[in-house]
Amino acid sequence: MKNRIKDLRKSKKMTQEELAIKVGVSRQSIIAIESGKYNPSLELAYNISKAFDSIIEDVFILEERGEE
Amino acid sequence: MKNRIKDLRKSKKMTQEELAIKVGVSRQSIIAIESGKYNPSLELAYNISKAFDSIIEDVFILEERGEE
DNA sequence: CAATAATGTAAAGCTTACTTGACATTACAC
DNA sequence: GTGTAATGTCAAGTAAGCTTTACATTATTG
Repeated sequence: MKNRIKDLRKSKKMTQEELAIKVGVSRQSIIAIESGKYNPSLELAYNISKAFDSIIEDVFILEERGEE
Repeated sequence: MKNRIKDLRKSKKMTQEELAIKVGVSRQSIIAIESGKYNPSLELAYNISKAFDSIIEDVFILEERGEE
């Protein structure tokens, strides 16, 4: 899952560790999410977006699941 | 985590099973999320909100983590 | 260049989201 | 009242998010 975390983080001059502490997870989790390696929980996604004063849909690039 | 899924689902006359199939998870998962038993993944939260033609923030009631 | 901060990577373990299956209860149609 | 659809609950297992530790690489700063 793609996202704009890295850019947003840099534009706020925030390190991975600072963001991790701010949203209450480990730095590893930030790295994994930044690199699209996994699908964060809703709560974490929300906290991250709030760390950037944004809404989730603005930080994460989500694609709708096809209907069946 | 609180949410409006049950109400939205009823207003769309959708069963738990229909919603589960539509968003690609088991009915158990829908039950657990509806009852706030756990924190869904961002992707699932997104698919659920799209099933109701809404955005995440409109379906799930999220609370920001306190700063430290 | 040297020192230190920031980022990247990898592995092992824990926790919890999510599945599957089975059955019990409630609601609604016939 | 009987049959069937929808919901609720419980339990055991799998998958994946997340943690912790450790170290290597790439900035950045003096």
